[in-house]
Amino acid sequence: MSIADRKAREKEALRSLILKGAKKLFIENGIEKTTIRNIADEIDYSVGTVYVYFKDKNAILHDLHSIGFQELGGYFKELFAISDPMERLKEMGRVYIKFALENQEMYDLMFNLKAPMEYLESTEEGGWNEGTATFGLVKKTVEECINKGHFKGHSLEPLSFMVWSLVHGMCSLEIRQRTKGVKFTNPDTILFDGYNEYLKIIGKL
Amino acid sequence: MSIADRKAREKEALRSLILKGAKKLFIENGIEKTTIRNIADEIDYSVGTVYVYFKDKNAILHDLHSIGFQELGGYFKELFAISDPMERLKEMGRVYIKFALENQEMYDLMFNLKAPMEYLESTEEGGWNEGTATFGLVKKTVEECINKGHFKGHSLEPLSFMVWSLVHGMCSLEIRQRTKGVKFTNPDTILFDGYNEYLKIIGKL
DNA sequence: CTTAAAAAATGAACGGTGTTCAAAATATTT
DNA sequence: AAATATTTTGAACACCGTTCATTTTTTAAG
Repeated sequence: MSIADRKAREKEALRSLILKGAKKLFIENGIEKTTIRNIADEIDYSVGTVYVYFKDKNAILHDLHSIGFQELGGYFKELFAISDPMERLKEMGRVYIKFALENQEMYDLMFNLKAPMEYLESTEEGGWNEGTATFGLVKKTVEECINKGHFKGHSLEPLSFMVWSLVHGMCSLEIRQRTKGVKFTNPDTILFDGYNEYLKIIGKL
Repeated sequence: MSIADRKAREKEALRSLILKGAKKLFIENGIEKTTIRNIADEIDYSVGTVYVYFKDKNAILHDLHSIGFQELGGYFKELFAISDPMERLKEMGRVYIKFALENQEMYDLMFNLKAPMEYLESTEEGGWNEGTATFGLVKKTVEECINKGHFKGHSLEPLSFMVWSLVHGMCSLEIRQRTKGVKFTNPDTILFDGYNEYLKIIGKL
């Protein structure tokens, strides 16, 4: 099956090429300003070819969103080298914010754009596996904190959701230009200043 | 100047009619799926007329975003009937979440969409007055809390930003379908469950 | 009233978008 | 070398935001 194998490999290679080209343009020019024609041009293929490998634009956006989660998930898994769950939770938030700020278009795609979720609805897969898995790592860490005696009187899932919302909210307001609008005294550090307030609070719980 | 006055009033009336039609369609069909042609059809005018009263689509979105802030600001100002600042702060979050859930498209426009911010950049106004004023009400309340001896060791602006981010994050994840993806034990109440975890925490500070 | 000037409303046309699909080009098999 | 299967193509479609010469309506002047 050598030829069939090679064909399969070539097919996969072109799929990756399209995703790579799309990611490059997304980062360079923003997702909104990137068109299928741009992507086709970037990799020297025709528009039609893109549609052979992807059902529609949402499919490209979804696959790229998954790639983003692979990356963020990788960083999160490294954090499990930190054995103290409270320390790990604190660092997790920092890593999350850093990732969001350094990969704004990808973050937007992962947590804000409707496209990846619309894609999920159009297929009959389970749910949002990427989000569920990554949120699972937060929950797991919070659970360990609780088991160590922290967060007395709190429930695991709502508390984890609150933590996620807190960091997501900060990143989202920043990326969607709402922090730039409200003129903070220290606009450049407001994200980490805000996060430090949160750290002070949970440090006592 | 009776005629000139009437003309001015008619002009303003048509402006409002366009905004009203746009808002209706946004709520009915979503902002993304609403076109200028839809809006023109809705109010029985031609596309061209819409462009006589608004520079472009961003201008419509910006004006509607301002209307949203007027509404939310109204609710916030009512809250100042509550004299205890900590109670007011807690209630403010609840009102914020309630507003977001009941006016999802408007909330998205106010805090997520790039259009209103792009409009601000295209004009030479000061900044994001709507956001600044509304965030000011949060800051003012947090300040009163601090003056009453709460939030020892915390800084006003970063702490206020943290509070805003927390509620915004929850609303944003919900509206952008990220809570639906991650299957919570109680998906219908996760927003208020998460908010209650936050209330438990600040209740002690 | 009639007519000239001003103001308001129009919608065809332009360049762009995502998407489709018959045709062409290329690769494989016979 | 011919027949078949696969891959690639790009013109064409319906729709988008936007423009602007033209038409319609309103106001002012004779």
